[in-house]
Amino acid sequence: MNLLPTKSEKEPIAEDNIFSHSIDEGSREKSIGKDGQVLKKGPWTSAEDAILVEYVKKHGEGNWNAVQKNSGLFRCGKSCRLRWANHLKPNLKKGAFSMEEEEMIVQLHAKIGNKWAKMATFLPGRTDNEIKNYWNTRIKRHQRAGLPLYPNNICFQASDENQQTQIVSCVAQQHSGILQGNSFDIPGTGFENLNNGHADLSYASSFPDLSVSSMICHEYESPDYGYMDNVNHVKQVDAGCDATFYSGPPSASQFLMEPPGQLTFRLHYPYDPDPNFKDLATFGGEIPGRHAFPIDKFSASRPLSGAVKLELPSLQCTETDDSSWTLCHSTPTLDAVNTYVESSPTTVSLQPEAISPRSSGLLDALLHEAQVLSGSKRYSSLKCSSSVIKHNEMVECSGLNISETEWEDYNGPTYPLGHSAASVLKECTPPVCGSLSHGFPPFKDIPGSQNTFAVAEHLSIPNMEEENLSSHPDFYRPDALLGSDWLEEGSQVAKDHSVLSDAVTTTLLGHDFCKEHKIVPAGTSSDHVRGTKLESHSRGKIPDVSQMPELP
DNA sequence: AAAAGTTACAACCGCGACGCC
DNA sequence: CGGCGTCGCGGTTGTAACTTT
Repeated sequence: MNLLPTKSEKEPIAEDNIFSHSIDEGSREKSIGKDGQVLKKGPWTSAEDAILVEYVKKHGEGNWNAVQKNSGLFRCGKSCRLRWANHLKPNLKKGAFSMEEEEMIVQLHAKIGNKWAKMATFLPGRTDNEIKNYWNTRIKRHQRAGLPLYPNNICFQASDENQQTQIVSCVAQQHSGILQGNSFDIPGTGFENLNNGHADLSYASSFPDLSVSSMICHEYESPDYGYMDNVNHVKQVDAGCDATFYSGPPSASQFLMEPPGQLTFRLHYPYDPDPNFKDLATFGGEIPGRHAFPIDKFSASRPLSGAVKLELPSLQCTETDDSSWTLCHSTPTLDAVNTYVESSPTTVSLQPEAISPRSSGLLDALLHEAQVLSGSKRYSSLKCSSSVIKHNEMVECSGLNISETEWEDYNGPTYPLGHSAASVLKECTPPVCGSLSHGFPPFKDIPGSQNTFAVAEHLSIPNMEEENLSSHPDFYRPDALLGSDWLEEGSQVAKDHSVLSDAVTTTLLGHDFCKEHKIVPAGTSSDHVRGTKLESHSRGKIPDVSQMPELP
């Protein structure tokens, strides 16, 4: 990432000056060790690096506190370890992140939140610190630009390790993956559509085409529905999915973490010569209407003109604030959407502690975006609610104000709860979960929902706390409510049948899930679209996830 | 050209997990 | 079982480099 020489590299000092150098520096540059030694702090010099490298060569990694004793370095063990891990370790990549790496980071962060070390395992040669810095920079950049933290079609799931909170978001372009033996062949999806007419989203084109959904789809072997994912408090519905969910998902513990060596999955991209790729078509990994939203039209997160200094959106839980729903009744809320996706209203099963992201960075970013959006006049009139689920309580939270006028901006047929709302809510941190019944029309009544959208029932997945990757509830993008047909009418992107496969999710979930659950043949879905969607992607150089380190 | 502001990154700090005694 | 040491992770800070005014 950093091609520039380090400070120490730029000003190397003689080895014999190493120690005196530290003493003369400011207070931050030194500390007192346990034995009273003055330990140097601050930037490492090349001489210190050399000493550390030499030491590690001789003694190997570990026992870092011994480094200071045995090597003469006046650095604490912690500092030595950090220096080694982040800069001196062999095979570390330096320089800017590649597009593929950036995509992977986004996907990973969407899935696991601020688990930098875990993310680093997916990015060989990259350190957690590098990734963390990249992400923090990204957050700032996007906040300033008013851009969504995640691409609108990204599936993300962040989990709270303590509260098993999860963030799951489904991308509009969810698709089913292909199950092949014990490995997942995950078609890649492109975010190219995000760039359509939206130069602002410079990042969009670089997102990995990974879809969390693939895993779910695999599991249930129903290619055409959206899948669920835990999104940061927001349930989202996959657009135009023929969704058929089956009850009885295994506990997350069964599939979240495969032992190293057991889990394999691969990414397949349209250009992928892998003969297995044909299976994508076979299983119909695509869903009509996906990628149906040109971001410039549907993204509530799109940059808002003018400076936006706004109050935070009302994120407080308003458990009894039914009024917040009032306006939403005319336009389905995410919660309402959730109702249909997640389960029947009476069978809503949400895990306690389901939501509460701990990723501060994500939280902040999301709040920021929500702030921006809520402050915009465009989003001022319609107050949508989100709900929080905590300890089996359904607590509604007023989330964001989404202006109905937003929908009016869309050229094509629009559905009240379009992408804007989805984006806003998706990225709004406030816990959102399903409150599930507020006059939201049945799917069949939703324009463009003629595709069978079987409601998932009992999708709650127990024991999801393991690895903090729980995936309870399944949040669906409201986009899903947008029927594919009408979307196609108004959106060129709708024809961009991007496939989003989530290698990360697949990785996390592992194949046991598949093995342990009856696969339901895909039957109903939109075969007519499957092939074409896949062909529309031309992403390249996406890393083969199977080659990546598995989650520890 | 200088000041002010911004960005990017290295490094530090605090805390928790884990293992050993 | 508790104390201690080590290690690793995630958050934060400091600052050089860069950009803008």
